[in-house]
Amino acid sequence: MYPQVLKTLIATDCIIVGIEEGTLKLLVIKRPIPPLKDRWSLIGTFLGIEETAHQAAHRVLYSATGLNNIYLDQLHTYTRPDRDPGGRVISIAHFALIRIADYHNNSSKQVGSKWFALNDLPKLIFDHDNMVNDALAKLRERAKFNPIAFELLSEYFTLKQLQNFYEELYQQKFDTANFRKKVLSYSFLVKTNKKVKDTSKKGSFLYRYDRKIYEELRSKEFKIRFI
Amino acid sequence: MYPQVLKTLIATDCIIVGIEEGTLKLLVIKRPIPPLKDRWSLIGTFLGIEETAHQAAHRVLYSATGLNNIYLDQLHTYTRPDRDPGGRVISIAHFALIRIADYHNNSSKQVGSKWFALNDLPKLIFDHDNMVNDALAKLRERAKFNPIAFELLSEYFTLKQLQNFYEELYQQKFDTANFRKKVLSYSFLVKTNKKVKDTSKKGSFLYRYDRKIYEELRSKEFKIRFI
DNA sequence: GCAAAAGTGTTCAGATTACACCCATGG
DNA sequence: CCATGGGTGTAATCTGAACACTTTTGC
Repeated sequence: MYPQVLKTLIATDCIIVGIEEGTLKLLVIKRPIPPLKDRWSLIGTFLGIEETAHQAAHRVLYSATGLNNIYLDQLHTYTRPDRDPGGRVISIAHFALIRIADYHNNSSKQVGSKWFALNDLPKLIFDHDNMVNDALAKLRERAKFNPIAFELLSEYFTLKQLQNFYEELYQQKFDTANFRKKVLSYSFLVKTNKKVKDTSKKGSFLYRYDRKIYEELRSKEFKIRFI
Repeated sequence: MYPQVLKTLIATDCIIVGIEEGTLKLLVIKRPIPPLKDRWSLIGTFLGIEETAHQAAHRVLYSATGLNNIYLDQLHTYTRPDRDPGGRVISIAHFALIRIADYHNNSSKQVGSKWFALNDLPKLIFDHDNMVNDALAKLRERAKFNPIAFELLSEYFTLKQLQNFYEELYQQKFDTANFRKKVLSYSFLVKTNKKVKDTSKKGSFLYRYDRKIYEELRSKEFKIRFI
């Protein structure tokens, strides 16, 4: 139907973020195909014929981690003609948030992939370093107003772990008293009667995030800020 | 280099927004090519061989409006396999902010294009209605923290015009006293000694936006909210 | 002088900040 | 019994919303 103008390959690359022991980490892979085979790379794939970019990203996430139902959002599309020395390929980058514990518990994950702390990342191929920076910037924006912390933390977490996530993401300390008051002022953090004692003698209570309560609040047009 | 997987056409479509007489408007065009020739459509083009999406969007904006140096930002990439009945085409949507007065003053604009008020838009082809909705949502988000109002208003404007922009974008009224206090609390709105008398007998002072001052403020990590 | 838009001041409630303080417990 | 991290209370300050008010000018 259309005149024969440029046709290109479409890729999707995923910036996969998780938090472990208070440190933000990124899942990358030793690139399995040329060019630049065996160099560190984001995990990606080419778009299939009957597939949206979102579906392709979910497909590659499943093959990399064995997990479904992952938080996934389109980030930006990278189109520089020389970005991939293997040919003209544009890449629709997505970012994904993962509970690393779930990842470790899952057997069907891909070999050759590895979690790196953000401040210890190897050089990535192509423009993947840019993608990571853009993803982190977007994550910082989004985390101020959206409950994405709970996509990374495990189901039950302490308030200190929650605070650690924000401190790690924004690279700054927050006052504990004020932080607790703020997040507890909303009702969607539900205190359980379980205590965990791995960081103190007193032990600290576990909380869980109640999505229903959050969404009800949100629908009432409340301004909900996390930080 | 890569195996022969799917190659597709890449398009870019522009959501071109302006404000005129207190009303937000969108620039659309009677589609010049089949399929759906002569139906209302966003203005777009196919990506050239040695071109980024950003460059292609600027190219199509120039041909549509005769203007360069337009505020342009990537919005989202639309990839549904059936989105274009003419073939598999993915579209990298951008949104652009225009001073409509500049547009009218310019002779080299494309014929067949037309400004519609947002609440009077005709049905657009393909998924272009979705694109418009997504663009407006993003604009609303962005306008809270970024000085994009000044990309739409002319160089000199009254505070009432500025307020009108926000009232139009968010479809709600703001208290004039509080609005003025807020925007004037930052120093980047510079009062001139010119008055304009087309809406009142008293007349109202014109202000201009000083980008340098804004950027200096911003670099000092101030939290700058517009609304 | 008066209507009408431009522009200012005052008040009060709620949020934010800084910081001092209490609590529980394993060693 | 005390060091340590968990958890709470409070006063000072800042911000935002509401609304009453003054100013200027053409008719």
